[in-house]
Parts: sequence; C-alpha cells; structure tokens
Amino acid sequence: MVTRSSDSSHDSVPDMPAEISGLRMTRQRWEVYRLLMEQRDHPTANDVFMRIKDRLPNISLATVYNCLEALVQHGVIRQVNFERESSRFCPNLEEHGHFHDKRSGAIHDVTFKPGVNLADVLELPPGTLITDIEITLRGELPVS
Amino acid sequence: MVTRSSDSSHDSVPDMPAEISGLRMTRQRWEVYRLLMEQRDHPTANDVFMRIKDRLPNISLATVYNCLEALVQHGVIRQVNFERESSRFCPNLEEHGHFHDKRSGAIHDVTFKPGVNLADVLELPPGTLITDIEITLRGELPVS
DNA sequence: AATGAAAATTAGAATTATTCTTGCAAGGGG
DNA sequence: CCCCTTGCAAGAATAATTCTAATTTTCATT
Repeated sequence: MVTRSSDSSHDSVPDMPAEISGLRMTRQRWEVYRLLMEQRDHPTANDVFMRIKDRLPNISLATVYNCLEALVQHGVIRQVNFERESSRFCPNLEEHGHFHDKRSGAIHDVTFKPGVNLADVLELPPGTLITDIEITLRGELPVS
Repeated sequence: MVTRSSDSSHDSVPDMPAEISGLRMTRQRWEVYRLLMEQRDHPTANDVFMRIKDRLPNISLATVYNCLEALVQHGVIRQVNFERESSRFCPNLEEHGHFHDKRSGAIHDVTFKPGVNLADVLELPPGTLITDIEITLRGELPVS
C-alpha cells in the first residue's frame, strides 16, 4: 500500500515558500495558489472552496475569499469579472484578455498579436496613466 | 408666473414615440431612456431611480431595473460593469470602451483610433465569432 | 521552550445589488 | 366595451461578498 510520504523530496509538489511577492505564505494561501496554478480554468471563489476541501477539509469560504484577495492584492493572481457573474481567478500574469465561449461555457485567455500595445490603439489624452486594463469578449469559437 | 405648458410644441422635449427598436414605450421606459440620453455620466440603476423622481415620483426601483433591462435587451442602451460595482448604463451605442479616472471618479467613453478593429489585434482562432466586447481601463487622466 | 504581539482563520451574521413574486392597473385589438 | 397581454409597484427573496468577533497560528524575542 503506497501512501503519500511526508518527505517531499520524492514527489513533484513544491514546498511552500515563506512568501511570494512579499505576501507571507500560510498553508491556506499556498493551497489556494497551488490550486489556481494547477487548474487554470478560471474558477470562482466557490469553485476553489469546493475543490480545495481534499487538502484542507476545514477551510472556510471566508478564508478562500481572504486568500484570493491577498493574492490579488500582491499581484500574484488576477481577478476576472464577466458581467455580474461571480468573480473568477486567473494565475496568468501576462497581459491578456478573456474570451467566454458561449458554446462550451469555457473561458480562454486571449493575447494581443505581437507588437500591439492597447494604449496605442485607443484615443486617450496624451499623458493619461493607465494602471489597469480589462478586456472581455463573448462569442463562439469555431466548431472545428 | 411661468409654468410648463402641457403643449409640447413650444419646448425642446421630444414626444414619446410608440416604440424604440421594437420596444413598446411606456411612460417609465421613456423617462428612463430620456434621462440616460440627457445625463451621459454612466449612472447606476439607483442613480437613475433618484434622479427620475422629479418626473415620476411613484416609480419603483424594480421598475427602473425592469426598464433598464428592457432597454439593454433591445439594444437601445448598454450596460457597463466595473469590477464588482453596481452596473452602470450608457446610451452611447458606438463601439467604445470605458476609462475610469481614479482622480475624479468619472467614467469616460474611449474610442479606438481610426481604422483599428479590435478583432484584428487579438490572437483568436480563425472563424471565431465575437458577439460582444467589453474594454475597461482604470488610471488617471493628466492634470492639465 | 515559553511569552506576547501581530496576523490569519473560522463561523456565522450582515450587507448590497439585483431578481422574483404577487396583485393590481393599463392599453390595445376585436 | 371586454378580454388578454403586458407593465408596474411593493416588498420579499436571493446570491455573492464582506464584516465581526472570537479563536488560533505565527514568529520574533526572551
């Protein structure tokens, strides 16, 4: 009978670092972060809550919200909103938008073509400081 | 003492049409629509509710929501979301995004530079059908 | 290892924007 | 004028998120 070793040197799960981007790591924050990195399908807070119960059976939903907020505020993950639906969370820190495929319900990351800078294609007064951009698209991917 | 004439021929307020874009006009829908056209500062449903009480003292907030929803669904106005804040409403039907100025709190419409088509600058599988695009920016306009 | 302050977690209550329900009113076609 | 559909009002209900208060953990320091 094989059981999970408490010695992490023989599996692929990385050890929890003391902090990420200045955010002190706790067991809960780490597991939330790890889950997002491993399942990059833009889960909601409640999705995270349900999925994480395997590893942290006693975690509360409020803690999931707290962890997600802390990770967002330290720039480790991004929060994504579609209309008025529940917020979703995304570990992709590259500049990108999100495409919501009406057929499958899935959300896909969308990048700009090489060399394109969004600020360059918009009519903005010179000197405008852009701190954050959010692009969301809805539609249907080709059936292929 | 000058009072508002019940004969509309001498002021600039347009008469209520029977319908707009296939949506049957009612007094409530018309006043909501007119308010949005006249005050293009992206009000929330509650803003509309408070502002419209002059003209329709008995309107209910639920009716404001219903009217806004009907107008949105008939493509007469657009619904705009910033993060998880209350939805805002916008009578500008041109393709445009929204810039939220952190300094003043105001929201400004932002258009693309001439000739730019967003679908052309994004990496999307050929054949993707885009039905809706939402672009929101946050930052600071120059002090000027 | 014990101590104490600061930070994090938990459970559940509270909040807020929005939607739903129900009964009534309006209005337009026959 | 009557019927039937549609819209409106008022308040209840819902759902996502945030807040509160009490405990627990962490971590620096003794």
